[in-house]
Amino acid sequence: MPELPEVETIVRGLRPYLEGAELGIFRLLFPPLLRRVPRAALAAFEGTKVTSLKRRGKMILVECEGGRTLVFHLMMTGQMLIERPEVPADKHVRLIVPLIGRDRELRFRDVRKFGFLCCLGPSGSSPVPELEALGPEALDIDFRSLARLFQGRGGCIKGLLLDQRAIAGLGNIYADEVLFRARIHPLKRAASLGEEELKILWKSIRAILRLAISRKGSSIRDYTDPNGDPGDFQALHKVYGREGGKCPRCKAGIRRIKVSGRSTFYCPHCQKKVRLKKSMQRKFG
DNA sequence: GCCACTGTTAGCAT
DNA sequence: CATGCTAACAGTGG
Repeated sequence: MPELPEVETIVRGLRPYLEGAELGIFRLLFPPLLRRVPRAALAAFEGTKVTSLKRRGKMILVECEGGRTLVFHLMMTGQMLIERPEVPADKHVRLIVPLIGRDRELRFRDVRKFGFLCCLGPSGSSPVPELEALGPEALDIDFRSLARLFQGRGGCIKGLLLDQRAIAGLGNIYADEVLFRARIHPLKRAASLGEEELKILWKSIRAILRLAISRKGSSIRDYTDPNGDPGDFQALHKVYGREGGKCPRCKAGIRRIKVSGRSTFYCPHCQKKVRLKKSMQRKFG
């Protein structure tokens, strides 16, 4: 479900409720949600106030007094919800954290149970490998660093875009949308991209992610923000989920293939593995 | 009912 | 080391 634009939307939606709020007693309804730290570690957060909310890749960081941080990953179907305590929680709610004096509680809801929570101790003493392994933020990386990423890579470009250790934040939907905008075939070898293609790719990553954030993300299935509101960027998807539909640029039929085990949508006319020179494009394009 | 599919990623095999 | 496939889980739709 949530990629960078959705997680960014969630973090922005949570801030007014969480920042400055005191956390109550954690109700961990599905203990395996908590990874690598003992359940007792949560007690250190109870009675402390949230100082700030941040996003790193697709993870949500809830920083608290005392230098401790809660790290949430929503994986496929995780949701962060703000509800009044009297609203009944359904069976997919895995964690409830009361927000003292605000008549609200934070709920982590996750149908498929892939999501996780772990915590950073005071001054970040306990390392969170999932966090440390992340590459540069997709919206922060400068062009030269991106170009360097592609040097000497054996795999295809989509595989690289999905690799969070290389670049953090893109997932299946936005990788396809970025590649369509950049007119690059998803199976093209990463190392074979020229300087010009890399530049278009870099610009496309920024353009697509920024636009998606402004539309509050894509809601395909379950995704909603903390208030339960969906995003509407899905209406602007040019290729993702549009197999058999027409390319908005050239009217060719959009195709669907598997890349790194993921459904991948692209326009066979606009996105070629081998790029024709401009003069040849006029002839054959 | 059964099978295929789903927005993520860790872990394992190659 | 790098790259590729599968499992972890629950629900939905054909």
